[in-house]
Amino acid sequence: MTTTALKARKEFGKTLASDIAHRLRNEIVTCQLKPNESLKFDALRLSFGASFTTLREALTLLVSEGLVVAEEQRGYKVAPVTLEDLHDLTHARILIEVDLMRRSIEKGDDDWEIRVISSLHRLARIEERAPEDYASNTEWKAAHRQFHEALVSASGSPTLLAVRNSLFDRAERYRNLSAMFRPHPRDKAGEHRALMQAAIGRNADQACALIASHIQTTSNNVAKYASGVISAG
Amino acid sequence: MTTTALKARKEFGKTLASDIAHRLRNEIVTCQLKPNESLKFDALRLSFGASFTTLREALTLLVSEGLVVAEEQRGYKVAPVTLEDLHDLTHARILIEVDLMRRSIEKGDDDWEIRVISSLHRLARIEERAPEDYASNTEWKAAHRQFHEALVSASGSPTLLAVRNSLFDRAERYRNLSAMFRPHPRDKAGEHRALMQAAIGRNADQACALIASHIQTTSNNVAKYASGVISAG
DNA sequence: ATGAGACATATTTTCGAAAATACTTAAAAT
DNA sequence: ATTTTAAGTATTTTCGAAAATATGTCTCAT
Repeated sequence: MTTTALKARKEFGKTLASDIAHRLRNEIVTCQLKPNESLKFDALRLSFGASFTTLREALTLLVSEGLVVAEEQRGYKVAPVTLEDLHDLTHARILIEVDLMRRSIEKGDDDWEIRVISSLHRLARIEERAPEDYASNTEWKAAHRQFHEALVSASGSPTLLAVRNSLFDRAERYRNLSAMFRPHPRDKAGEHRALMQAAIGRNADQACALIASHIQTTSNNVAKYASGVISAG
Repeated sequence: MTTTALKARKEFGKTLASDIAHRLRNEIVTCQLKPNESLKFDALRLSFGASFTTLREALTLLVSEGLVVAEEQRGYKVAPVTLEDLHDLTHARILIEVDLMRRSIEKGDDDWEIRVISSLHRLARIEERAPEDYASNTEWKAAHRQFHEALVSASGSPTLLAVRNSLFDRAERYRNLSAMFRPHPRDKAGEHRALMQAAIGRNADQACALIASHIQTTSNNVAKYASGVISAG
């Protein structure tokens, strides 16, 4: 089907609504849509080429993920970015990620080990190719996400995994914000390798300590470098 | 505004969609809408008196809460009920509730203590009035929910609290299922009082152990009494 | 000058029909 | 007899207009 340029086209999900949600999520996370920016239907309709109804469904979904807030009868806006929210988010992420990590290490099979190793390998390759400023690289971000996802992928806990993924998205927005103001990128390569080795070596305690500290450190850096653009709680 | 009987009317939320979501959630949790039952738009439109679009928004919301599953292009159905899901849910609930409980005890102020004590008092009164079979009592369920909500209400963690509430709803469906097949109701009154005393006494370790065991025991009972109606994982 | 009330405007929320997609039944060919 | 194809039916998904609600502006009385 050869649709016109104006008409919306599905790329990712199967339904248009889920596709719009995906694109909106990306624009919010990368801060193309700024925190607190109000999401007017007319404007969105223009840039996404979908109808009121379809946009509404996508927005409803993003509200439940915490990336959009709805003031009933007064429309939607991009969720604010605050120090309070960052702390809340960081705490929740550490609690859940540590639990998933421990159980993934307990239950992980050969396939899990392969997923962890290969995703780290890909990440390292991208870092080699673009040693400078890889944190703003879209390819690196996808690989980074996949590595962390691989680590917890054997936990066998769909509920917590779904929550984890949602929180990861919310955190990515803060990471991007931090990257915009950080003088030079932090070197996470060492941390990632240590994480992989502890996981594959089935050293659960160490892996959990590492992931907790990894998340906490990232959060601290965000607070440090992006505090200027984060509105007060 | 005096609308006709056929027309949908707002009762709870401000928008019709959130109201429909609320009513649908209730029907699913109480098993008036049975697990795996497919949710056809025409039928729903008839019983709720809302349009396709509004129902769709409500369903999208419930999908993100795990009470409804969407098979894209093939419609929505009530989320299945399985032993696997129950275990997954129980694990997640214990992890999160214990964390919230500990921090609530740390941070709780006078108002928090009052909320805990008064909500337990109300719960006890309802149990006195209707000693038999109170678990199927709507009033008791609301009070029960409020007591548990009060316990963790001082944690100061909006993210985890939102997840907790969603998981509580999912668990309520299993509790109701269990109550339908249980020979005689379990006496939770003692557990609830002990929980209150540990919390108010700022005995965090004991309160956490109690809440974990409370959730786990309930889950075990569900598995015991409702296993007949729970489809295999 | 200031505040209240009413009109006008902007925006969201809801609706039911039209388009798109999947499922079912039946007929035909191998 | 079994599989394939095709047409028809059922259901979901998308659309843009109409209704409902909030916001902003202007007038008028105090």
